[in-house]
Amino acid sequence: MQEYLQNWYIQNKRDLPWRHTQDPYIIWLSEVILQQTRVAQGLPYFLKFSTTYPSIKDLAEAPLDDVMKLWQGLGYYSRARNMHHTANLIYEKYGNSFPKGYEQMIALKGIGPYTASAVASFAFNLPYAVLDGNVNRVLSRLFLVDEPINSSKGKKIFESLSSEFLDTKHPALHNQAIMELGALVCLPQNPKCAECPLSTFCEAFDKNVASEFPKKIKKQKPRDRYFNYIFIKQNNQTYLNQRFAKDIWQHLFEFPLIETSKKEGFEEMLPQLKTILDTDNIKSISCTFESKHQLTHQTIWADFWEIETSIVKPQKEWVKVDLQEIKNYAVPRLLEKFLIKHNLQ
DNA sequence: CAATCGTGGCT
DNA sequence: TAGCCAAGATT
Repeated sequence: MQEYLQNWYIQNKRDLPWRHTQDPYIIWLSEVILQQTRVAQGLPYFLKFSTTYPSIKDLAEAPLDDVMKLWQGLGYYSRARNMHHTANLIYEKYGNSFPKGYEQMIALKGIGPYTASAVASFAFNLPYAVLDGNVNRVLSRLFLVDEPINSSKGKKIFESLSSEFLDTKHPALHNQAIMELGALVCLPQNPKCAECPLSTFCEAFDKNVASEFPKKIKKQKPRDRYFNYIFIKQNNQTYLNQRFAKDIWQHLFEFPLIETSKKEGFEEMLPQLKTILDTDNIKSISCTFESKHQLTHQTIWADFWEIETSIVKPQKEWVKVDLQEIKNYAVPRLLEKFLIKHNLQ
């Protein structure tokens, strides 16, 4: 069966830039960028990163804020922080040589079972089976697995299933092929079973239930949060604050923030704004932008309060920034959309 | 180990 | 439209 899969892959694979190299660093870079990310969204970031940081040394020596700025807009920002941290470790402690075994790789920050298997097989042709969303879907249909892919029991089942299914003689080819099949043919909705090289082996296709697989436990609804950003305009300058808390958008910048438990109006906000700015000298104040920002586990309801003032006693962690310089800081998409609307980007 | 970490495209 | 989901990892 694996031979049918591999022949299909050889004839139908997409021409993607990270498929032209055996350099484990470049493969690692592509895999981290593509975690939970579509190829179309990750591709421009891969091109930027592989050009700006063509070697581990280049990435390791770059300031983290530069790396975050280049990552801006891609989401799941811990990927960028972990990758930068691991690049430093490899460059300084491992003599700039990328680890060549699965166990050594998975010990590194940001490299989990999937990425370790992917780099081990693609770069070194080692016999480790990748298990991602594509592989889960293909296997659940092929073998009609009822157990949800995101249950503890299901994860173990699919782990062993993917290992058994691996063609240990051609690990790299096999892993690429099964993922590509999931991406191009064995689609989540409306799978193209007529084009599938494995349809004659597929139990779900045989029973005409492919679209009902994989089974999945439903997630709970996101919680609401209410962000009140303070856009301080003092001559041609404003203030930014970097997020360090164990929360969303770690290490990104934003305007000073007042988080409230519900949406607040002008009357409720004014005293809080005066307290935080430590001034009564406010020339003008208005809410100039409202935005709903949807994340996986949170719905952010954001209000931007634009304040003109001459006297501001900034909190010590705030950074004073020329309006024209804001664009040099890594910011969440929510803030980027505000900046675009106000011609500051 | 179940919850959490972004963003955008699709239906 | 609101939900699903995409080359997962961490805690």
